[in-house]
Amino acid sequence: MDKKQVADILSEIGTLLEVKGENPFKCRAYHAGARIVTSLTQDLSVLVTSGEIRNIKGIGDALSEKITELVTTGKLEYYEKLKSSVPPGVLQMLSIGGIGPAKVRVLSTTLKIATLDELEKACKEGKIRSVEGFGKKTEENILAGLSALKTYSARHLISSAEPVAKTMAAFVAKLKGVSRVEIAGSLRRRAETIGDIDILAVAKESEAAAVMQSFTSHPDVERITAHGATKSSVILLSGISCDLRIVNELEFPFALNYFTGSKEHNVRLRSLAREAGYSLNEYGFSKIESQEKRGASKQAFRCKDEEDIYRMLGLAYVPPELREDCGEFEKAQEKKLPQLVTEQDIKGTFHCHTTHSDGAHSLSEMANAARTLGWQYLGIADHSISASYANGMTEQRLKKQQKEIDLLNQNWSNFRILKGVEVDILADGSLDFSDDVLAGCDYVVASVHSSFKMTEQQMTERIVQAISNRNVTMLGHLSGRLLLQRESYPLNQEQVVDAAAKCGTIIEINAHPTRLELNWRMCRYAKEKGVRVAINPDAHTMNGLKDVRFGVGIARKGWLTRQDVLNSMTLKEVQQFLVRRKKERE
DNA sequence: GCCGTTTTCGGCCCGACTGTTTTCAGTCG
Repeated sequence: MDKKQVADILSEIGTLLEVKGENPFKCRAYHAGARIVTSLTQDLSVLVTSGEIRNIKGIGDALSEKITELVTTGKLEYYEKLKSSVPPGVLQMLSIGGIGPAKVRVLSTTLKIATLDELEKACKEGKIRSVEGFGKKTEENILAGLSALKTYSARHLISSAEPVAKTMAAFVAKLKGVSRVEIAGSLRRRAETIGDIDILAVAKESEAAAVMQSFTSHPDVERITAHGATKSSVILLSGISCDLRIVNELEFPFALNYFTGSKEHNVRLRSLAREAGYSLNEYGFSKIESQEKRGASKQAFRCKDEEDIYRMLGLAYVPPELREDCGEFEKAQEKKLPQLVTEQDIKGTFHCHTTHSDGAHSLSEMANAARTLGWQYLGIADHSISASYANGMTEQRLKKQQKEIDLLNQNWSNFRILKGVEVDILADGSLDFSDDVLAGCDYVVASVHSSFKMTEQQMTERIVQAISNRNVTMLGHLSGRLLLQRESYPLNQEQVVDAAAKCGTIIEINAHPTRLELNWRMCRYAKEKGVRVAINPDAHTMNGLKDVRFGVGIARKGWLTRQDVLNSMTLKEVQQFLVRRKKERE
């Protein structure tokens, strides 16, 4: 059992104990244990075998025993017992916004509600409001939450779907007779959330049946929903559905294009083909008058890759991220698609947390990870004092951190840690650190972390007020909320971008996949207004640094080029830029 | 359940907000 699996179980134990009304500090100890296990840099099984696990801060006798049992036997009796005492539906209720462990406990004990369906029924019958501590409003909120849950539960964050997809694709690639495998669909388009995983493979016809058989009997498959000669669908243990389609070599480019989508892009592409006298489907081009059916031999002409398909229609190759029918066809016709920012263009980042606030890794660990990624700089922006839940720093602690950064920076000639901070934008638009302290930073990220339920106008004014502060360099993530299940806070994005243009503020694309606040439309508006963008992972861990790639995907949807993105500047350029910007505003 | 220059018990992060009830518990970040 690996770290992630162990951490997931510890965390679930914490949640189960919460629902059962256990001592909150005991619950927290399990959740903390899960975080600690996740952020371990050493091999968990080695720590267990040597007994070192017990010496890690936050892991005491009880947790080390449970971790040991999990790692050595793959099971935990305590967990199994605990889990069987709480119906699964009761845990699901926790995903409804505004419903926490205490409310769930009351509902399951007084009204004996054990499933989401029963909960919905009880709400509709007005039974919830009769329970002490509950009222009409709570009932309405639960119903709204249930409806949001239904909308979003069918979709998965790219961060959780991608590793699953890669595992399955790698498995298929190794099967006999398979010569080529690609992940298609919204995953290839790097959408923030995906509905299902689409895997496309080229296989010998004689081996296709065996490939399908192996695919549907993979150990991660929970249920088979379709099993055919060219297409099979399964539901994986992770709850994500996964399709495998097999085509031949000649069909592959067409199938890849078709299954990558988006639907809107495909419709437009097919209509362009039609104008040219061809019908386009997942198997190839065919002459309209003949209306040939499927079959490689019926292809009007061959295309060796997707580029050929676009070329046939007089278009430049459109990268998957841009396939939304949002202007890419016009640009592709004029051969004026922008040179988009790529992962390789990233020279560093600006919004990372460390153990100085709520990060999981130390300054030097983060810096080393950034160096391994080949970056020239790493911007550290730990939380300020108001973010007390995130161990926000006092002004004194920030100064101490800056001294530590100075010391570390002596180690390198071709790499720099930049001194930033993430200050809170308070409800009145003021910042929670003094101007003196902020002026001492290389740059300042300002973010909203509280009072989310303002009106759109109030929230917009609050943020505009904050970015007018001459010390603010960058506007941090524009929502502290999860992408799934929750609404972003109300905001007039155009007004904020307009204000940023006036103040010279950089807009952060928060690349952490659960906090995708700036959608690509806003990216695009920022570009129109000449507002510079920074792609930031909001990374709390070394692994999180890699999340910058999600931001790259979103940036590409916003048609951003290297020139628009702060992270693509070299260290020297960034330093000059930050100094120049400070002078301009003083 | 974990921790300890306040060390074997007592404290563990906290402020804002909401919905409830009318002073507070629960939720969230």
